[in-house]
Amino acid sequence: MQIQQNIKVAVDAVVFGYNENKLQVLLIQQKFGLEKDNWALPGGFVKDDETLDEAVVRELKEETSVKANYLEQLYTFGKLDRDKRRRVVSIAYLALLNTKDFTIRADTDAKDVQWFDFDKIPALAFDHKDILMMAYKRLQAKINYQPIGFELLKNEFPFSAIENLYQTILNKKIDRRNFRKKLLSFGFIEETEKIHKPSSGRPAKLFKFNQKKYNELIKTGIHFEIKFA
Amino acid sequence: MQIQQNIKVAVDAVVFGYNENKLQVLLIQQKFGLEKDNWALPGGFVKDDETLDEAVVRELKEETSVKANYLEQLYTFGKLDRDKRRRVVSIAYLALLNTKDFTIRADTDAKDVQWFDFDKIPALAFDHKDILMMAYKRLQAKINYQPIGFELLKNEFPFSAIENLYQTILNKKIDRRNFRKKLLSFGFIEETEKIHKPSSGRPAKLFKFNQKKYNELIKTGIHFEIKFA
DNA sequence: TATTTTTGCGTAAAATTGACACTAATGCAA
DNA sequence: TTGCATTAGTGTCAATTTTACGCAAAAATA
Repeated sequence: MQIQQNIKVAVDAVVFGYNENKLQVLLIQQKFGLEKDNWALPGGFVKDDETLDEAVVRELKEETSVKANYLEQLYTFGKLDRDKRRRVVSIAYLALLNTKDFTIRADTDAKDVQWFDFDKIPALAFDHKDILMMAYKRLQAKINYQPIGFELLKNEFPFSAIENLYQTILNKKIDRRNFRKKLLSFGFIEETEKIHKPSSGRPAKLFKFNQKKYNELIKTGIHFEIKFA
Repeated sequence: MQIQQNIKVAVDAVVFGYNENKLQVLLIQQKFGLEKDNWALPGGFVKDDETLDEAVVRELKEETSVKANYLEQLYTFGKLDRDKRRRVVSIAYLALLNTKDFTIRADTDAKDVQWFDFDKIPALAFDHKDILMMAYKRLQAKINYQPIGFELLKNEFPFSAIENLYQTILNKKIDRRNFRKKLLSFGFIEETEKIHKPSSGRPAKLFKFNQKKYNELIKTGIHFEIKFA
């Protein structure tokens, strides 16, 4: 049986980074083609012999040379005129990584790659603004009940870093004492020996997220909810 | 630019119903073809000129003659060998409806259509079992913070109905008094004048979910969380 | 050594959750 | 008609969780 269908399948990724208390997004700029000069989410067509997950990982590597710390499927966009040249259904992903871990570089297709502060995103190609906003909402919702915020930080971090991260992403003030108490009470964040010297003020212990501990806790059916007034 | 890609795009729907205190799933059976005699989720290929949402609605109508009360995109499945005949990427949907609202009927393709109790699902074609389980988990998770359970009930229902529904879906006992207190406290469920006579026992007031009220409450930023010990 | 900056900690009031048992209304059978 | 079985409807108190809030400690710098 032959199926008449002329739809192409693509993947796109909203890659969030975090740098100097700013949430950032990784974008690429087409130097040629129909969408020349337009910034867009990294992504591309899925190959016949790769899964969707593999496709995003590949595209991210090829286009931006980064490797996500965390990657989850977000939503599939399928409006008819998303792409004016042809019908494209795109599976969008949400990716998190620590900005400092990578030197981004434009790939051979002469694309430009750049981090943008989330509050200074330029006009985007296609329906990528919609995708971005959905990813942001998912991120906001998800850090409240899953410890994915750590994927945006270095392996070891002062407590104030995770605290600022939550405030930045949720865009609201959080009581430092209550936040710390609650987060530590879960038991998946551990103190290290190391200390961090801030540019001024009292030195801080470094903490790290213990993934194994977290997995164990999850298995026991414990349910986290990191919400703050 | 010509893209070399040979991937077909399909949609599949996990349709949940609720009948006599049982969660049910709507399945179809291919009478012919490679998957002959196998039960499967309703679904099919997306047409070039319809969106994904439109495709599911159409397929549901064509294959099972039902119209979902609630429909949300679930996840997109893209493993290489999901379908042995060709590469198919399938966008799965979660649908809810009140079983009694419809007389299901097999369509012209001579498919058989049937409701199955969720705990008596037969072997399913393709990776449909995975899809089903993911839908179930989503449903379980979602009724805790969004009032989608009502989509499975008749417009007006005795309180015990919603109570049983939660117990069935979450698969645990819930304290009747606390449940009622909390759910009513949200303010989006209203009493009607009508009463319902159970086969035995004291008659019950009928309640209804007030969607408008809910929307208003949501706008004011109120956040519900219907979790129970 | 005084000032600034950031870290680190405890307590009490308020709100929410969880546990728990009896009365009310109806149908049916004795 | 009475009593039995069945389901609906309701309130209180203890325990837990959440929220609000302020001050001392460690370092750098002036």
